[in-house]
Amino acid sequence: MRMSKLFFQTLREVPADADVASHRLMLRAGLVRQVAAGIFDFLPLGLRVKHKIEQILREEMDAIDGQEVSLPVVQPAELWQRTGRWQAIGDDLARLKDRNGRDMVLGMTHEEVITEMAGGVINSYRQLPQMLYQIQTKFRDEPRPRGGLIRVREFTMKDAYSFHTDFADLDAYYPDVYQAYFNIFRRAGLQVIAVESDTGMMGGTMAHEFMALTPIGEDTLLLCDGCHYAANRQIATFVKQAAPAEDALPLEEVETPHVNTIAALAEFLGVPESRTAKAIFQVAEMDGDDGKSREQFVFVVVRGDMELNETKLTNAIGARRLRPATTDEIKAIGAEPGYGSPVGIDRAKVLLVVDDLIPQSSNLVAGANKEGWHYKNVNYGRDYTADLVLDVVAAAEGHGCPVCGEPLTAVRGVEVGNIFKLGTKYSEAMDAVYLDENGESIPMVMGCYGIGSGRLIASVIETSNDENGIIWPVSIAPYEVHLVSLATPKQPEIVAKVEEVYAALQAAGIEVLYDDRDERAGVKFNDADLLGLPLRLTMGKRGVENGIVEMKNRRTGEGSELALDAVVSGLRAALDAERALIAATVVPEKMG
RNA sequence: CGGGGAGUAGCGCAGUCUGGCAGCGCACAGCGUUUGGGACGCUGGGGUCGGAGGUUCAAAUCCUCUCUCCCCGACCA
Repeated sequence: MRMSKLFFQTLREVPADADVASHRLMLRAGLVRQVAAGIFDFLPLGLRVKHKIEQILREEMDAIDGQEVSLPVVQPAELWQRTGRWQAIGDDLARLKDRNGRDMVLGMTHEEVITEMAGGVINSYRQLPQMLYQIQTKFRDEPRPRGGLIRVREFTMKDAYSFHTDFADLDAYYPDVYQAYFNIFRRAGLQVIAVESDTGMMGGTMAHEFMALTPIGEDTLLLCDGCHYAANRQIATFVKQAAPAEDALPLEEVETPHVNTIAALAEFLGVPESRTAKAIFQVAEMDGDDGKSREQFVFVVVRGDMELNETKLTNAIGARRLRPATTDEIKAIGAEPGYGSPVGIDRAKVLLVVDDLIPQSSNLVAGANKEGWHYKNVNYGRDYTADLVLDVVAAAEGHGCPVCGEPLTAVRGVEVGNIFKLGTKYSEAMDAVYLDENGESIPMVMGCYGIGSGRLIASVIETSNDENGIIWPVSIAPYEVHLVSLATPKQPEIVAKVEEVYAALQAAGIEVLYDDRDERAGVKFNDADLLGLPLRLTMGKRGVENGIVEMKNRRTGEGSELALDAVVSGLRAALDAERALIAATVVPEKMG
């Protein structure tokens, strides 16, 4: 491709709206443009990268017996009503009406429509298992898109769905997908780790997320160096250190004026935060009897030095979602913000959930539900009992690994892929059944597997760039080679030589971006660094007269010289070396 | 949804407080000189100052309403 004809523009100055590196670089390099919050154009260079990633996705999905299909973006609401997600999902699901007033949705994921399709096509156990995938537009009306292509509203996703006769077959297949995902990210030049994750609204029994580690990541991960335990903070567990048991002392009211935080309380009374109990007030949206939702006040007690993990709480009580309670709501159940405790509240109005560390902790300091007062020596069992006692607190850096006990490390990551064992949630709802050997009707067992291609691109750039621009892995670079001509219009014989090389590279099947623009050398070199193609060839009067083409590796910065009559072979060798490097990053990953 | 910030040419910004011809740099076009790491000179094109309403002789500037975008949080299949 000749840059003089390319539809693109590089920007010297950074658009003010972008403060994430990948976003800035994608805008500056002319890969994408933003149309609205979380909605982007892809320009030719950006689209080439996207296509290359999607080709990798296809190859790896095909390698595990996937078959590509295409499902609609606009879907009838009726499908979503059958699984209950029409009600269960909030404003993230974009809804519209067709001309007849029928409710429709923009597909944010495709479980409903593919399960309906699979149910229609698959009748017999002889047709199972099946792995179907598509590379399709999704629309999720996210409350806050951010970070360029990191979190967007409209995006392209490779979503795959497998259908099995039973759980054993899914369990046997799931590691294949797990491995395929590592292959995909390796081929795209992205280092990832897999962590256990929450199944969330998808339902299901097991899930993994594939995380690119970067400080701009939105998820917090807890990793153990000792044993390779790795989990999203949303579900991470840890070894809880119970305080030594003590004899229960008498409940005692103490005056604590203007002490309405745990830190202030601990300091005021001279006790460690671990000897206090923290009250958290939430309102949960729960499934009601009539298919409508109802609100439930949830009173949570955790030890003062712990944080509530809202995902764990949501899952524990089966809530659709949680929100913090308002001051009025807190007072209505007989509690006092800042001085809350489960002692003396109106138990009929609340669901009382207590972290499992609390019953093991004696003589805690807790609120007295009275402004300016706390109780000392609050003991679970004697002073109050809960509706639920279970793990609802968040793991944090330094906590003990639940597997081996070593301290956990917290890091940030971007979720670039996820895999779920869905089970029969959707097949039952959509009546996607098959007949087994005995002629019995059985719901198919499903798995689902997603990778967002745009977020993958952004993650690669995020982890592979320098102060001059992007550094593309050769596998997904928009072009393999940047041919920079320094010949001026007054040097027609040099121009002719460059054109010859350009033609030879094209004839050799090498993807070459040819900077034939009438620009100064500095402009061309800077644009080449910004665009970040793996190899740069420079041809100018100086080299050509000596029969030399200069080659520079974008990744290493190393320069070398190729003989003018052996450019193609020299370049091929260099490209092969880059490809070999990516292949060599294979880290055999075992699921578990 | 809560908190903070910002909308003036394709991009980066000044001008707004204190109302008085809509500016600067980059980019773009023409001509000339240049030509191996973001050249120089001259000339030129490009604006509903986010939108609507109001105040005023006069509004980018003051007032009211509104839309959009960014960041933090909440949320996130």
